[in-house]
Parts: sequence; structure tokens; C-alpha cells
Amino acid sequence: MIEPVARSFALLEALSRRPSGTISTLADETGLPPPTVVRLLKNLAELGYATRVSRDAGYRLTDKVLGLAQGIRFVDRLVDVAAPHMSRFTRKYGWPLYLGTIGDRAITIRHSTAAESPMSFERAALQKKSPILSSALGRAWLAFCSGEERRAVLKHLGAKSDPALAAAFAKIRRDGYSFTVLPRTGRLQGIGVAIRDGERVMGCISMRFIRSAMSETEAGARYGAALNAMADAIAVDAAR
Amino acid sequence: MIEPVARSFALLEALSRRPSGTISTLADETGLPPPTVVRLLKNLAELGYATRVSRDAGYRLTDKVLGLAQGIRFVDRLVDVAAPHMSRFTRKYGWPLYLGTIGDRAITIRHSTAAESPMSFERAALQKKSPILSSALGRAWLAFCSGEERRAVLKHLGAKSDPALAAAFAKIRRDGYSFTVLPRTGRLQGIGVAIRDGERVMGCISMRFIRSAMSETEAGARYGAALNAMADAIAVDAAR
DNA sequence: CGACAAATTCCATATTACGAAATATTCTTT
DNA sequence: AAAGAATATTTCGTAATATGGAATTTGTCG
Repeated sequence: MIEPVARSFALLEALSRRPSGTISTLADETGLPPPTVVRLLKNLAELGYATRVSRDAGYRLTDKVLGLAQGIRFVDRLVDVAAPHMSRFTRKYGWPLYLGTIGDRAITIRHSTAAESPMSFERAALQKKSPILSSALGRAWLAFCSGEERRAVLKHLGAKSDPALAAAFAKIRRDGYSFTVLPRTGRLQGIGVAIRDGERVMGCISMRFIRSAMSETEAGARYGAALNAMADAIAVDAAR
Repeated sequence: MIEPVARSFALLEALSRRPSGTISTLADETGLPPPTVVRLLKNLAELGYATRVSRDAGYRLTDKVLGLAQGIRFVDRLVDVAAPHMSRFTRKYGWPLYLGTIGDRAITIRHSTAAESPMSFERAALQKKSPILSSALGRAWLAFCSGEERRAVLKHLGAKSDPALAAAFAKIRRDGYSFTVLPRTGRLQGIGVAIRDGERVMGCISMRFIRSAMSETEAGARYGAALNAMADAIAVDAAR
């Protein structure tokens, strides 16, 4: 732990809770000695993150701090929220999970518990793409998103409106989970669920397992409910 | 300048510009040696502001960074934007300026160039309150804010609807500036303008001067246009 | 498997952050 | 106006620790 950095952040946190803060107030709240508070604040001011208001009012944060947060996207928040839920699942059941969001023409893997899984059969696939139409992730997303979004995505992918596909999505909605569409030779299989906030799909999660370990039906019966419970819990957390 | 703090912020800034960053990318961008980047990132992760994504993707910021910015209020941004304009004015004309925003039952002084003024007759009044009805600041605010807001404020102050008051506000709107309502004995006088974004008043600024130096009419003729030009420039800047 | 690239650890050293005490400044009281 | 109280700031000898080149590990790819 780098002390001056940790202390500077403690001061920023303290300052973020009030319009402005005096040396003694901040010293009390952070437990730092006043000379240290003065030194660190001067440094923060030099860096442009704080400004001296007056002797009495002390310092306040500047909007440069806002700039630090500008790059944080919603998906990062979703990952932050989902990660502990996913870890808990993997600890309990063993199988690795993948969290994805939809992008241009593919699902992007945003988080994975593969590294935490004893049955980790794939290298970490973070930031990697998954096909929308054939992966469990993509199929879960498409099944549960709005009809409007689904049509737009399918059109963008150049997929013609297919009654068989529509029936497949209807079944996924009925079951609550999707499966990877595999070539006959595939060893690995995925079962996917959607993280939903009302009509909106925020993300999708799939559990990867070895095909020989269980059939699709068994996978659905054993893990479908647990996966959906986790997805719901994540959705609730993400909504604050 | 506290090095580890400055460097940690350089890393945060670099990270805020991308979804995630690798050690080498960040080392290149910040000019820091890789071992230092590793050490500082680990520290940021321990503090909860960054998270390791994977070996390949490196680190990304967490939404804890958002927390730092949540306390920054609009008024702070306004002060950041207005301060240089106000300093320029005071450097050019000499008289000190005060920036205020409306609060519960008073105008709160958010910034002042009194310290920069050669004719500084008052100690810094930051965070101090000014009366809404009799100060130049309050009268400028009330004259230019929406009728709805004006009625609400006046009602809250317990002021009865007064035709004389309405006429005073109309005159302020016509002139573009307000004046302090003084007891005959007051030495100091203020001329106030509003910082407006369409219908909305974001803040108000008053220039303080010694009553014996000029009459209200002279003050308006000499400084009214310059004050309003400054207020407009601030409004434009504040709108980005 | 072997070789390349990137990340990470090590560690001797110089740097510098530290904070108690002294001093300066501002506010309050009489 | 002057003393007293409260708060902010500077000083400075010292202990603590951040530093980064070199060595090592880890992961990737042909």
C-alpha cells in the first residue's frame, strides 16, 4: 500500500462528501495530522483535482475529477456488480461462467470465472467475441431482448426471417435458458441466461460444461433455475 | 509534487480514456517504467479504484471512481468556469467581483476576486450569505429568473406581492443590471448581473464599489455592458 | 518443443514523505 | 485596541519507502 496515494484518495473521498472542507475537518475525518493534510491538498491542487476556496472554507474538488469517471461505461458497472455473484456460483457448482454484452456483430466477453474454476478448459477469453446466432450467450440475448432489437440485430447480421429461428427463441423464452448450437463434434457446451431489467437485456451469462458430462436436458434441469436466480439477483443489484 | 500520487493520477487519466489498458500500453502513454506501472496499479486495485481484467487486457477503472465525482455539484463547475473571467475583469477594471447562487433564504457567495483587487475593502466573504431582496446579487437573480421561481422565492421569504417590487424587477430587466438597496449611510454599493442559460439563471455576479466613487447611473453606464458581456461569456463556457 | 514478448519480482539505494514542534495568521472577546 | 483562542502553515531531522535496472517468470505462437 502506497501511503501518500492511499491518503490522497482518502482526502478526495472526504472532499467528495461536502461542498468544501477545512483542514481541521478533513484531518479529523481522515485521521491524518494537519500538516499532512495541508501537504497532500497542496499537491492535489497542483495536480488540478482540488482548489483552495479560502482559508476558512478550505478546499473543494474541481470538475477535473469528473474527467476520471467519464470513461467508465455502463458495462464496467455491470461487471463490478455481477462478478461476486458469478464467483459464488462457480465456487458452489464448479463450472466456469462467462458474462457478455452485445456489440457490433458479436457478443463480447466482459468477465469470466474460468480462472476460478477447477474445471477450466479454456484460456481466459476476456474481450473476445462470441457469435450471436450460435453461442448460448447470443441466443439468450436475442430471445429475451425486445422484438425491435431482435429484428435490427438479425437484419444487421443478414439473417433472413426464419420460422425455425423464431420457434427456437420462443422455446428459450419458455425454458428460461439457451444452449450453444454445436457442430456434432464439439466437446464443449454452454447454457445461457439473460440479465434483464424489465424489457431491457443488460447482459447475458453462460455456463460452460463438457458435453459428455451431461445432456442439454440434464443441464437445464440442474442449473437452469440457479442461473436465472443469479441473473435476477445481478439485475436487482445493478438497479441499485 | 508528490511523485507516486501524481503518477497514480496519470495512470487513472490514461485508464479513463480506454475500456482497459495493458501494462505496456500504460507504460508507453505515461512514460513510466513497467515495474512502476505494475506497482502503482496493484496499489490502485487494492484501494478499489481499478481492477485487473486479465493478463492480456490489463486493468480497468471501477465505478468507485464515479463516487469521487458524485459530490461535485453544478455550482463548483460554474465557479471553475467563471473564475478566470472574473479575474480578468478585476485585473482590467480594478473592482472586486462576487459570484453567488441562490440558496434557502439567501444568496451564498461562491467565489470572489476581492483578494485580487487592489481596492479590496472587505475580507473574503466566501460561503457567506447575502440577503436576496436587498443585495445586488439577489435582485439580479430574482429579476431574471422565471416568474414561477420568483413567486416561489418571494413566498418563501414571506414578501407580499408588491407592485413597487415588480416595477423594480422590470427596470432591472430593462437595464440589464441591479443595484444594492442601501441604507442612506452605506459606504459600499454593488451592481449585479445574472448568468443566464435561456430561462434559467445559473448564478449572479456583483461588482462592489465605493459609493462616493460614482453614482448608480455612472456605474451602470461604465460597467453594465462589460459585466453583462462577462456573464454571457461565462454562460457560454458553462454550456461547454 | 523452442523462442519471443510481455508481465512481474527482486533488491540495493536514493529519495522523499513524515509529523512534532514552532510559528504565523485570523477570529473572538473584553 | 489589545490580549487570548483557535486554526492554518512552515520547519527540519529522520525514518520510511518508492524507485527502476536487471533477472525471472509467464504466456503465446509457429
